[in-house]
Amino acid sequence: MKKLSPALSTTEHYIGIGELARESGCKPETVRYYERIGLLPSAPRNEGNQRRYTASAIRRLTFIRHARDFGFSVEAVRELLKMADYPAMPCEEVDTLAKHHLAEVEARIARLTAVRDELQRMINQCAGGNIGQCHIIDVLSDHRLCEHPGPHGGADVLR
Amino acid sequence: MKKLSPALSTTEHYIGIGELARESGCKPETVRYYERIGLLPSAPRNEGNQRRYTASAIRRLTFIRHARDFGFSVEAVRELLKMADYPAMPCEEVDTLAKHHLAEVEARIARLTAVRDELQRMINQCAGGNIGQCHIIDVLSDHRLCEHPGPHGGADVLR
DNA sequence: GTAATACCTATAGCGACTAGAGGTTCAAGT
DNA sequence: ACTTGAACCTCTAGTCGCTATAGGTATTAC
Repeated sequence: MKKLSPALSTTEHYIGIGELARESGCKPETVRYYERIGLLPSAPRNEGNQRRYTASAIRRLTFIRHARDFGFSVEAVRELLKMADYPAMPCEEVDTLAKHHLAEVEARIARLTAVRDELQRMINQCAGGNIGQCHIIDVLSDHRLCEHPGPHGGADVLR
Repeated sequence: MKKLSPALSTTEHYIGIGELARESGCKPETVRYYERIGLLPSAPRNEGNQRRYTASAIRRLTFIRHARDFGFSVEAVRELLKMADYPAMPCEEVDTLAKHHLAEVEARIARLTAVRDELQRMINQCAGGNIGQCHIIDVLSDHRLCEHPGPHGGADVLR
């Protein structure tokens, strides 16, 4: 029988950080990072100072990963976690947060779509000669050759 | 008449970093940053150690900003600049680079669209009671409530 | 001459991790 | 009981593309 530090009960089933990571679809480094920034509570340790987790940690981390997968920022996830902890509160704020995020996603799709169209246009018009005649380089050199007048999406349209 | 250091000709028209930035749609800090990482050549200085630029710098910086606006990475822009410097070379590589970028933009649009649909679905199904009954929290808690089986787009779907 | 503005360098910070160094603990096999 | 190898620990630095300070110097307008 494994010896447990006083904080750990002998009846519950504990797993290590590796298994937690596997269960919830991320890496051990990320789990430690989430603990460091306070998204996850600091885990109890065994006698050898290793983190031990229960099913509730799996649930919390899965929630975090899923919300991140939806593109919610870490700060938004922090809010969502707080809200999820109070099931009796009205879900208005959750709704607002989700709608705000949806609007951001839609705006990004719009910008990316404009960029895509312009890219397609300039690729299609490249006849395939040398760089001096290349329409792609032309368009990049001169914004007036673009369909749309304003900036295309800001430099941060990707990444 | 302004005194010029030996490297600066007296016949050409020079501008400072602020005007260059304004002309090309970015900030002086960004210009210095581009010089530091080698996207822009190190500019000649006047007697007071301030950078002086000519029209060619405006063109180069405008190219950079425009390509960045299209979402090309700094490394891709570096390649594009190299290519633009050799107008006699075939434009095949330019084409490849642009097509590769287009594919990335399209992939990102696809991921964002999937995220958007799922967000809309979960927002529509929220009846507006308390958090305990909130469909948004439910979906985030349990991936099985999603239409699509895989991850939605990775955590980096935005930003 | 003076005051406001523009410029200089160097360094640190953002978000959300990821990777590495250098060490400790655990679990399995002999 | 011993050894090996995997998993774990902390701490620090790196990624990308800027942006923002701090603390100084130069230029320009009045």
